[in-house]
Amino acid sequence: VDTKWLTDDELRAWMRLVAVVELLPGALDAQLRRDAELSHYEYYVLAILSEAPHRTLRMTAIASRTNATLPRLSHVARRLEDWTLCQPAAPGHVANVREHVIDALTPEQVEQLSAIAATLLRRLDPEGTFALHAATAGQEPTGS
Amino acid sequence: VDTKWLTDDELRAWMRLVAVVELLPGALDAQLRRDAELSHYEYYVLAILSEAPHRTLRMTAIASRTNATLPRLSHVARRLEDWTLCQPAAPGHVANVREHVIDALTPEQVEQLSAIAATLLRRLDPEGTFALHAATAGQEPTGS
DNA sequence: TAAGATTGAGCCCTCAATCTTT
DNA sequence: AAAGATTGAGGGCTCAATCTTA
Repeated sequence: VDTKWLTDDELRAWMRLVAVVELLPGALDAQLRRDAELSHYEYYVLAILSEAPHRTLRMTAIASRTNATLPRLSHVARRLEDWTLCQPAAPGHVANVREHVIDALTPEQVEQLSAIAATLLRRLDPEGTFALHAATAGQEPTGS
Repeated sequence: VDTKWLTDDELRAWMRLVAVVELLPGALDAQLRRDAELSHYEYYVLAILSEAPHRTLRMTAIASRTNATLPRLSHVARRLEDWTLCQPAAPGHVANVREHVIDALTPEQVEQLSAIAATLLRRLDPEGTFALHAATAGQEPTGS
């Protein structure tokens, strides 16, 4: 219906991206839910926490780094109660990431994907609040 | 926490992809919600319907093409009640897609993205139920 | 009776209002 | 009082059970 304004190639690329964006979260959630009773978001929160200086971070900081609202994070915190976990879930999660993404692509494609995603992030998240902490779009050697 | 099993380059690519997957749906929803009071999923359903022979499709067919469960689609259908719409929302939506994705990339990157996404979809959706209808991952000239 | 479709309970997220702390 | 954080109502999605139709 809206195909008139994109070329065939552009439309195909777009629809495939939409499909990936729809399906990937489910694939991540399914594995973690099955093996660790964690949603991908919960896992991500724990992973970020585990990298923090004293396993401690302001709710505000976690929220922005994970692109979540404060209430969402607060609810998640209440449900999890005891944080800990996460570490044992890592190997399975990484294997899943390998299987669905990294190992499916050639090394060149991984680099291409990295560059493409970095470009998109500059528009989706100009402030860089979400992604910048984990993977800077530029190349400065952050001191932390 | 799980960085030991991915190279730095792979990890960076992965984290950027995760960020895109987290942020893109919100960007699509925000524009459509604002300009057409439609979620991206609802828009997508209407777009698929509008391309169908007689504006008609089995719920089962729509559900699989949109990667939704039948109950989800059923609930959406109840809320929308009168289908129609969608056509007027298309230009704004396409402009948004251009701004956030297509125009941000070089033509080469659009092709790379297309190939990468096609590869990922073979693992995320082996049956091709979701994406195959809209954009075949391979290159066979499907008869339909 | 098997495929197609809807319903309702439960869970999670969003938004606005409300504490709480510095 | 302003920043940090929690709470509760409302709405969408999932899952299982149910209804409907060929």
